[in-house]
Amino acid sequence: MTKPQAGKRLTLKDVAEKAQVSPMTVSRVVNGYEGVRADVRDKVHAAITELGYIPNRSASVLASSKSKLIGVLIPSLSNVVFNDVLRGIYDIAIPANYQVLLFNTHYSPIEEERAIRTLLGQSPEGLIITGGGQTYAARAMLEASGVPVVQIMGKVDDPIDINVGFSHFDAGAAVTQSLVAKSYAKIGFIGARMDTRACDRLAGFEYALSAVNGLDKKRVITTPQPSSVSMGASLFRELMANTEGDCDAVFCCNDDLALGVLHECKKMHINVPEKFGVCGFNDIEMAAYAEPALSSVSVNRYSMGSKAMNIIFQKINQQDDKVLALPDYIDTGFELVMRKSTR
Amino acid sequence: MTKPQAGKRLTLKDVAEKAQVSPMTVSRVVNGYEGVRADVRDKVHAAITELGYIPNRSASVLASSKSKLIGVLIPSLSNVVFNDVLRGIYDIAIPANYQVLLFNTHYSPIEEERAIRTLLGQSPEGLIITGGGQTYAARAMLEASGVPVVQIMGKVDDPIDINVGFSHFDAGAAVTQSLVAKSYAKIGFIGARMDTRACDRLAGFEYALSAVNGLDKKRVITTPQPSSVSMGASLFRELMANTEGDCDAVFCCNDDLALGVLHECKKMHINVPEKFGVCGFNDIEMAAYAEPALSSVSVNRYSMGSKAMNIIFQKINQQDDKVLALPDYIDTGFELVMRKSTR
DNA sequence: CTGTTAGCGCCTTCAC
DNA sequence: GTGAAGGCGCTAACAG
Repeated sequence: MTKPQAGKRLTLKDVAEKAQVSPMTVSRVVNGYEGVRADVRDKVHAAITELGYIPNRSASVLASSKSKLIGVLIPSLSNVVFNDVLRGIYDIAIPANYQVLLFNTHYSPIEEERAIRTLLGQSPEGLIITGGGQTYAARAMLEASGVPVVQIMGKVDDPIDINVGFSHFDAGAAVTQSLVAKSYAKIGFIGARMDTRACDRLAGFEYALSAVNGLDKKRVITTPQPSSVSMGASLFRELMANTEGDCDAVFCCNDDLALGVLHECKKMHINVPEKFGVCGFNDIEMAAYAEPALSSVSVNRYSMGSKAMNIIFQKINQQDDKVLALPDYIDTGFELVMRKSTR
Repeated sequence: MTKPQAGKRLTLKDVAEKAQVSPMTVSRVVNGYEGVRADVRDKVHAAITELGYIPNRSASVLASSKSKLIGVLIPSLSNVVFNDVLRGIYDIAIPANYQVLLFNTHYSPIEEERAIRTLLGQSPEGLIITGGGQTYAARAMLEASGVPVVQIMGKVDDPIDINVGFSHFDAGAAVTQSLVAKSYAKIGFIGARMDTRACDRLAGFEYALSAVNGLDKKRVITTPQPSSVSMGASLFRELMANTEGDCDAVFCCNDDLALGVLHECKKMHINVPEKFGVCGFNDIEMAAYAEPALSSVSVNRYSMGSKAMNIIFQKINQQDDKVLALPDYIDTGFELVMRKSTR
């Protein structure tokens, strides 16, 4: 094997010379076109491996305007929730020979807009973004680009293109109704990092409680700061202080917070679930292993990612003429998983 | 604002015509060159925003061979550990206007090799890969490419270029010695998804126990399957069955497993830490909130990512002539955090 | 400070 | 089934 030279990059032409064919033929082989005679193909392949040739994607994208690139925007990498979504995306994209360019928007529409701009500069064939609430400019760019866009995680009011997710409002309401049905009467809400989806959950909570005349704003404790187990503990202390202990259950915006609440209850010798009910959201693996096991809401994170990716592929591959109507909203649903932390 | 046409992409020339300057001038403005007269710059900027022009990166990369792209290869997205590392990487790369292309190798050197090949096709300016153990071909490509490569997570024997991480062997040995010092005498090991780093931890464990004549292979339980809380529980049952209960502590390869062990101990009414000591690895947030609080090993994940990224930048920016020696190994260290799950 | 020329490496198109 | 010409959109290098 000839040692490749660092610094001088090999091109189609180098391979072509080595294999005694034209660059065009090499290009065909590289891209797996059928119509190349077998012996020529083998000769080219041999040259490629011998030289260690790696095609230049920029040149290829520029010339063909096919990038095989999917852009993904998520608001946080540290949130476990997005990992599963990402796995769903990668598991579909990579085997299909697509690449994923991932941006973290840090829950900021401004950063999101910046990311969209850079992303669009790469001629992506599809974009997956989180929820609604994009800036006006971002939305305009997206619409002008003609690139398929999927908004994931939550149901959004006025989707840009396609929407895959579930109604956080409904989920919040369902949890609350279930708590009411278990005869908890003074239900609180704890939320951190209140993004639109968290707000929707809260709205569902308030809606459900209002319906039974059980809403007391003193029992709603939120913070814009990031979510964590320790934040859950401290918000719980705040809740108890605010209400002077007049509270018999809490719906936590996610499981980390709920785990913190559980821990704090133990420290304060509050009997869960008899005297106090706790319900989380997301149903992370730890929920089932908490003590007592945490009630939560299971959402199909992986499937949100994979379905988003799949519908993008459908849209990419559909012939422009036969516009068979693709759905513009896919509901991935949710499920209450009531365990030992609620009656 | 003129509505941009979907489908027909704007180019430098379009902007140039609109602004009545040459494409080159537009290029300079887009790239923020100083030497453009203020009024011209403003005129160009106006044209850019009015048209909604977004530069074509493929063309730019092709022409300039500067990609502002960093490739990152990690073995798993679902493992929390890599999230923190990724955050460290993104937090340095993005503000510096670099993009990150992320690949998941699924712990497979073959997938890793494939990813490296595609990555190298994008002319990345730096690569961050996980640990050692690359295929021969992968290593050859990497070396031939001349691109700065950082191997992160663990200390590797024969680094390709730069290595950022810590010695998992030393960490494993340290944990074990600490357990011995706390007079645990029959110490077991539980590990899932035994990658090279997990194996190094195990080797450290075996080394430390051999030194005090305490190693019994029956107490080493591992599986190639993925790690999880429930896997920890089931490996623990296996450990107890294998040794007929003749075991008084366990070093778990990570915290998820350890949490599963803790849960199982509670179910089996095994007194932790008196009768049985449990130590995890990684010190994830939940560790401190477990019951009893989990002893673990804290490693600087975020810092592994950020330091890897920083040293790549140093290498990119260093003048080729004054080759001020950059370190080829950066030790990010580790720290035992002994809590209530060990005596 | 601004414009011109040439070409990055590949693919589309059209010959043969 | 294979090759030749031309251009994708941008920027390096030079000219003015």
